[in-house]
Amino acid sequence: MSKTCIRVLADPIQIKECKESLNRLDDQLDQTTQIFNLSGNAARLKILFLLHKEGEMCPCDLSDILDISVGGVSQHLRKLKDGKLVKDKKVGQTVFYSLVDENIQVIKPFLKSLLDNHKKESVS
Amino acid sequence: MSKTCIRVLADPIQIKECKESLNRLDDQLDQTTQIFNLSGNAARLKILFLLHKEGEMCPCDLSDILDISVGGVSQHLRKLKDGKLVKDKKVGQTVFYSLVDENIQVIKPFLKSLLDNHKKESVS
DNA sequence: TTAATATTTTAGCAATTACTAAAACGTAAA
DNA sequence: TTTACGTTTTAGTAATTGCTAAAATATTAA
Repeated sequence: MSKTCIRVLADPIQIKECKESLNRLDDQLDQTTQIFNLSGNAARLKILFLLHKEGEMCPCDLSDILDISVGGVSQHLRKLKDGKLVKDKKVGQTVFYSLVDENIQVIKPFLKSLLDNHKKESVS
Repeated sequence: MSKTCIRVLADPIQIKECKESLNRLDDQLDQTTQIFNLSGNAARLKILFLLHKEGEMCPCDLSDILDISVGGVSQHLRKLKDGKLVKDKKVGQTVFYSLVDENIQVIKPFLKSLLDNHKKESVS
């Protein structure tokens, strides 16, 4: 860094405004970065899709479906839970995970369209 | 892996169906994983937001706004370009980057609402 | 109680990430 | 030409990721 590389033709007002915008939106940007980051992993996106499709699932079944060790699945689920995208419910010795609807609004449209595509393909 | 951990209570039909769904949607899942992955980084999400807000920007200005070295910005832009989320246009010695609209449909609603929130906050 | 099942946590690993500084590359101006 | 500017690429780094195997935890059944 340090060497300030500002173009001769740069518009200082535009740049200042952009910096202010980012500052003001900082919280929202961080929050959404986190949601996209959690969803931007093949295993986790599949988990989110499956929870959307099936309602709820347990680590063991997910492990079988995704072909990842149960421990690995559990770690993904913990991340998703830390990010408040999923919640869990214990029934006997098995734990059922499901989506936290209000916190996945950003990716919900995608999950829906994926499911629709899936159904369409099933028909044909 | 290897040790097949299938619950005694598991529904083999449900599991089989889920595996088939994932197989069928494989391409779409991969594609969207990549978009979310590209967007799930603080610097890149800010770049996408700024390109949406301003129309086009060059690496040098982005470097100043984001407080990241020009080289670092260039690397983010290359990733976004490889993922076809942005395109570039050379004018003299400066390169202007802008969004590829048809390829950011998944995250567009978010960018729009961010910008709306920004404008609302500006008023108050 | 003991044994089996389902999950979580831990330790360890190879691969990837995001960054910087510096070198290399183009383009424009003196 | 030489110099400056804007960008990209490279080399190197510390930190993070995603996975496994194994240990630890908790619940249920024998």
